[in-house]
Amino acid sequence: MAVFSRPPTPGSPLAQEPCLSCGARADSVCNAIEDADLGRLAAFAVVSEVQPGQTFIEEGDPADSFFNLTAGSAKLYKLMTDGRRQITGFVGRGHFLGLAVSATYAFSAEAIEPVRLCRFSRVRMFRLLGEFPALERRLLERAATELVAAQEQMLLLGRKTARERVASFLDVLCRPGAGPCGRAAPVVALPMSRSDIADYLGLTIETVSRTLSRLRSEGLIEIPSPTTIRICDPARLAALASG
Amino acid sequence: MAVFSRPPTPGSPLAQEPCLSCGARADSVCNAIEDADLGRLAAFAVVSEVQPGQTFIEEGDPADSFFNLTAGSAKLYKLMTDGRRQITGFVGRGHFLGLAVSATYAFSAEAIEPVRLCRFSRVRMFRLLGEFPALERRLLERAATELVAAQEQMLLLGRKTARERVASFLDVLCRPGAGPCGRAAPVVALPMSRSDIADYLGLTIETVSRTLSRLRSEGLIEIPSPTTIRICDPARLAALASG
DNA sequence: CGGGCACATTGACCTGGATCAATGAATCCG
DNA sequence: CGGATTCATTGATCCAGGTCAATGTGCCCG
Repeated sequence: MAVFSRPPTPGSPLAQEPCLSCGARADSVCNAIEDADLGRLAAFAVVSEVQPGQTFIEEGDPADSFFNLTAGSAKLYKLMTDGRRQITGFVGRGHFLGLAVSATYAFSAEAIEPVRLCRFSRVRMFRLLGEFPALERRLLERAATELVAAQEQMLLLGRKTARERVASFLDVLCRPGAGPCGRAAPVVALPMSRSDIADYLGLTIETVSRTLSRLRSEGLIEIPSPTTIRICDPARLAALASG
Repeated sequence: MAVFSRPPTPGSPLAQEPCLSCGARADSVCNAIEDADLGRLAAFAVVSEVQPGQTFIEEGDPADSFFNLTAGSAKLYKLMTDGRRQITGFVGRGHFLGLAVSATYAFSAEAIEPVRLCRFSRVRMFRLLGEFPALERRLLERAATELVAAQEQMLLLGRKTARERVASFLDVLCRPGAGPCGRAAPVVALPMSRSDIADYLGLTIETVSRTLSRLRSEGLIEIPSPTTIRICDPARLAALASG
């Protein structure tokens, strides 16, 4: 799995360098830690890369690592024995993963785009949390934010129509500063397949495809390529998303 | 809303008493705090009671309080403008509520059974978290546990059949030590209405009722009263729940 | 450059659960 | 104690989205 990995070098004067220059720092819980203390963080992290399609967390495996995604994107999912799958979220740069209380992971994680991640062992992670209260506070904030998102997703899965689900999905994707959203018709990249979208929205591939086609025929969106969608009418899409 | 409330009395020698003798303490994050420090906690808490049917958190309202449920049970839910409702969880004694990062609550909460709760203002809660790292750790654990439950619920809502959803619901209810589960056929109390169950499982009242009737006709459960269900065959129910 | 392969789209039909509509069954009062 | 009200159950019908099947549409590699 680990294509590239760097053993900790605690004594080095440049020990904090990898974290200091990390492009994901601003998006990550790591920014709770002062520059001067970054060496401590860097000493505990093991960096690795994961290629698309590769699984780096397996549901049911011993949960002995925490991960911080520093590049790329991944999907989190749960499987039923007969193969039914629910994708519980897509995660990108800066996302923290694996905060399990139980002894095993409750979900699997698979790279969609080439992923780079920092891995921390369970014990080291807890040691860091003890040392840096600000880090723990940041994690708590993240967890709370994710809970809110999870509740929103439950509403979507339990009560929204296919049309509303797809609209909600696109609405969320084009909302945060994710991409050049500068008041022109926002274009969203879809790194995931139709199958992933379907398993995220609790639908089938066919329904996702049909619904997107219909939204296009109504002039709400354009689909230059299967992995790119231009939102022509964000306001109407948002209205659709909420019923 | 607050039928009964007690102003803080920091100086009193008995200041920690209400927390010390609190029946919910063992089930709550409060047990992260030493007996000697309970006065601090008690000084910040405002106790209140809420009757069934009363809402004590309103989605969209300013999120300026945190709550700790010390008795009774409540439902958490999100509403759509046209009245569609998704219940995101049922909570009982010891449950912590209102950990919002955003300025407003992301869900509403309504009592099912008479509820007693401790309310902490936002600023006081954060002050407590700063004073008692163990409390913050406990909250983080709780949040992680809830995230795992939320993911499980997403699987249920996105991919399970009505039969599997109802079976899962009963399975979870009879699993934890909630009630005299002593190896005899466990009996679960359902304080919530069929309508609540339906909105929790992403189904209609009718489907819930029909599914329960079918499970009964198959000898898996008995329904002595609408609010009581006896699980005759927990193993088969669990198998059903997971597909 | 063309055959093969994986993914996406589109169409035709079917079904699980929703909707609509009575009919119990329990609780509350007057 | 009886009418009203609310909640749960059961039945009849309908339809959104699933299933099955065929047809694009790239893209990779020989």
